Amino acid sequence: MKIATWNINGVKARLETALAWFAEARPDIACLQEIKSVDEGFPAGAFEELGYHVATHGQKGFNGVAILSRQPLEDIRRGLPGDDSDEQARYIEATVSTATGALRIGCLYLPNGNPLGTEKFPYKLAWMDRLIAHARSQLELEMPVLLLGDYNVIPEPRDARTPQDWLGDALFQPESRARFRALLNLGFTEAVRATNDRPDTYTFWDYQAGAWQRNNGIRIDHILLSPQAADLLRGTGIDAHVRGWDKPSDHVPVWVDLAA
DNA sequence: ATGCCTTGTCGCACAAGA
Repeated sequence: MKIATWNINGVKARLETALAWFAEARPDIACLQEIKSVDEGFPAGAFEELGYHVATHGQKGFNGVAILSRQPLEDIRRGLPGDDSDEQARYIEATVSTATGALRIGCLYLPNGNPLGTEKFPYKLAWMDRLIAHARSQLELEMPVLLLGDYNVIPEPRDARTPQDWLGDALFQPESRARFRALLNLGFTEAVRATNDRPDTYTFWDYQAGAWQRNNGIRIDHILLSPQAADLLRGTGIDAHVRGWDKPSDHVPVWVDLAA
């Protein structure tokens, strides 16, 4: 089955584009980030007409995440554990049952962290520490667990067309990259790099300065698989062509094909 | 060196993104 992640940068502004991609890609499960909508404002009906169940965790104006699934969503958790005072809507998790067993799906929108020198960067690092702790607890389920989303981390220099331009950016700081590695070191497999060693593999191109036309991209949208999920890995894809559509998000869909 | 776009907001400019 096909499980995707996509930062759509506003579900209402992107609805036509999103529906076109759903019709083309037909994912079994899709994790959306930056819906920029409260729960009541999410156009669930448009996706339900395509056969999806919808669970959202939104807030007004910014952030917001959603999981869409052809199979029902069970045991829905909203918010990342570890800080009850955190009011930013950046995490939602649910279980999806398949013919071969259940999958636990975590959909995340990791804080950007810019600019350095403000409270935003330590918030990002603290959020990553909470994600590491939660990921560790999810491994104890000993079931296929997927953590998909916009990680806002460039893992390695080869994940940017011009890595030197990102040296002063929160996405490429040693502290951000170390925490991403710590996640992997828990035992998660990064699905795209496990299946794709090609250069110029990106998931985001800035709206500004002709970044798409010049292929000045970065790879910041990732899919992490628990050992039980990695054992089901058949392949991955990045629907980069969607960046060339009218009214595109600055991110493109990334997906994994599991034998589930 | 900065902004270059884009979205959403109790708009008529600004914050936030990456």
